[in-house]
Amino acid sequence: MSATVLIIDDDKELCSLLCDFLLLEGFVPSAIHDGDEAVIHCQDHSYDAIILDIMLPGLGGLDVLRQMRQYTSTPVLMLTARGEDTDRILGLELGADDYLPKPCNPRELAARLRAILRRSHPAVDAKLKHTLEVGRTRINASNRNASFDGLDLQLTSTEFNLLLVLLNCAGTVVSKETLSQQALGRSLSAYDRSVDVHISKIRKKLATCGGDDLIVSVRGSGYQFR
Amino acid sequence: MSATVLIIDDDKELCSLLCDFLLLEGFVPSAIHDGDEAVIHCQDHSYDAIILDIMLPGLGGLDVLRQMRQYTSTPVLMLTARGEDTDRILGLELGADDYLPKPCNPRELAARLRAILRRSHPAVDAKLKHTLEVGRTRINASNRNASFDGLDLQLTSTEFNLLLVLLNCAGTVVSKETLSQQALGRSLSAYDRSVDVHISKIRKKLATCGGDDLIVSVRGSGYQFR
DNA sequence: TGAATAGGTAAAGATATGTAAAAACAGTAT
DNA sequence: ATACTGTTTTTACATATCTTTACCTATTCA
Repeated sequence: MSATVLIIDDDKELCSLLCDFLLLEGFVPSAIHDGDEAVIHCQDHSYDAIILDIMLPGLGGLDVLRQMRQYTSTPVLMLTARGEDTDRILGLELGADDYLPKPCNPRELAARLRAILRRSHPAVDAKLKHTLEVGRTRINASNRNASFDGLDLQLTSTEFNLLLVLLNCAGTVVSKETLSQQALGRSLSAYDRSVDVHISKIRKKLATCGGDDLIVSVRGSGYQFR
Repeated sequence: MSATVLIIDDDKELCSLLCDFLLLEGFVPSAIHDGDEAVIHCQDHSYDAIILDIMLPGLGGLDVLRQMRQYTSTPVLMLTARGEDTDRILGLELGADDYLPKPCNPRELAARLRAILRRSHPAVDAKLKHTLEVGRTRINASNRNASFDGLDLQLTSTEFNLLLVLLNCAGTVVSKETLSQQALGRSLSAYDRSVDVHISKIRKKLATCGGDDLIVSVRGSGYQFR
């Protein structure tokens, strides 16, 4: 098997050595020495795996990863400075598939590359179809549609977010603080009635579709779906 | 980018011919002529698809398939003797993705290979064709064409870039900042409405081809293709 | 009972998005 | 150079959405 691998590292000599070695190991390597260029390049070139140095001039390795994760799920192996646990954790959260402290044994690099390639194949079909149904209310997180009895509720963005949180916790009371955090993206401040107003709007829209009394308010605690 | 294919067949001459042909068709083929060897080999080598002859000396094709299905879900196309329905059914039950009577037309083999790749591994199939398809919207990165229901959308360059980013992230919200970075090549500044205007244009063009409400705006966050 | 507090909701104010049209820009032909 | 053409950006205003305000009712508690 010949898997294509892109190396993103500003150290040209290292890239050259690594390319030679990976070629011997059966990979098809190429290299880019600049972060911005790599991000652009990857938009219309596809690789089986990417080796990414965390220390890059200009756009850093983590930024490159973040941007690339916007449009591709190609497995990424990150090269970090030894012992930089923060970077490692951040990288893994941003979607890196493995990391390796630098300088590293090329043989180990090849082995880990093979490992993430093996893993990534089944990982591809991890495409979640996120649709949630509670009673006669249905909500689809991927197309951001909500309906009652099959009738589109025509919720606005924030209303949708709120209903999503409520449905995810259907049956339990959700605090206004949580609702504000999850749906509005900010924490609740004094005299902030936004959540209440939106809940009111959602209730009205549910009612016009025949869904009455689905959202219950629990005085002093928050709101509860059904 | 090409899809790797492993051929497992004891007929070396056939393998050689098939390899040549598949190479021309854009695949990266390799061959193994022995069942046991194939099972071991596949434990630490990954392929995008496998072509498996049901008639193998020693460990037969169905046994090879059974053993391989213990640790991989790589799509398998089986070559059977003409009319052996029993083998066909057994093969499909064991997890084969398609079957083809032998001797077979290599062109048909390539077509069926592409079909099972499309079915079982959309990402690999897209790599083969350099095209991305989401619902009825299709975009081709190499000739920079975008179409809906086969109708050319006649997008301008920037519109194409935007749609490409959105399709690559289909199902998730993409921030205007990202869209500006990826599609316009600059970071978003205050009061910059370019992205919005382009999105508006794309929506209009999609609508004239019958594609309504495909790009949804998420207030305060960005846009999402569904 | 009456004051204090929480929630309901209409309406006003603030902010974000939709989009037509003008202006700026780039490429090509005259 | 100048005019022409298609594209992108900016501008301006319309519309949609969200937040705040204000006033109302309901509940809690002294």
